[in-house]
Amino acid sequence: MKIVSWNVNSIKARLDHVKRFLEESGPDVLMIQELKGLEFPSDAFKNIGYESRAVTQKAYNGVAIISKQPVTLIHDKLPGDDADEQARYLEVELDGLRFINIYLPNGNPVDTEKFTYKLAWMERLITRLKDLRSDNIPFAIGGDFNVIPEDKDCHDPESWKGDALFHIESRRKFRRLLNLGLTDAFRVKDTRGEQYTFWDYQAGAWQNDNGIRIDHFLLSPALADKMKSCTIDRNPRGWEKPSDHTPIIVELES
DNA sequence: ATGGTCGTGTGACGA
Repeated sequence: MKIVSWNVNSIKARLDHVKRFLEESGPDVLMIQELKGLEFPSDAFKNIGYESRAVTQKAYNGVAIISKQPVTLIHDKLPGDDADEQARYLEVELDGLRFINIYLPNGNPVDTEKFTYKLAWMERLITRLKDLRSDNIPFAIGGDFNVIPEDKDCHDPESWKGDALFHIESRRKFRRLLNLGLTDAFRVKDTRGEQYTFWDYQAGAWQNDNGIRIDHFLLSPALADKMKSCTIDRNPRGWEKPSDHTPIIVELES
């Protein structure tokens, strides 16, 4: 079973890219983030054999799960704050397994309520995943975590000092997610540094391979045991008019 | 040191 996460930076602008990826790569499950609009083109995916479920809002955020198998909704918002209207969380059951797709808040600038919102959101996520662990529900969570876990996940750690993606408080909370017994799928399969999932549009970041690793899959123990591989597919970042992110792919047994 | 680039929706904001 092949599962993929990809921040597409607008589904309207990237529909052809997403369809091309589905046709060329044929994943069982594709989790996408940053849909950036109310409309979601379910029919376009239906036409090529994929079911989909989306959580959207106007202009910002938005996540969707596109799947060969039927999808059952569990949660379309992260529990813990009924006042939070941002479209950043989608939890489903699919083929008897639990899949969670997140677009974790960016958090910049750090001296604003944006950063406190990010940290509070991460705390709510820890609570949700702790509950799933307590209930012994196997799950895979993928998405744009907006966290650079370690120095070696960026080109120049010094230049990221003070940024919400690299802030010690963001990294501590990411570490607490791992401490629930979760596996950073890419990190355990590839210990090299400087393996990126995002390159800024600006300042020739892609051409200079000046990126960051912020898109992740975390696996509960039962699914970590079933992992065959985890890779980053750099190709879509090189396509014409690309997203600034590229897909991360996990292959599970059976 | 500064500004550089995209996307949304059509002005300013988010990343």
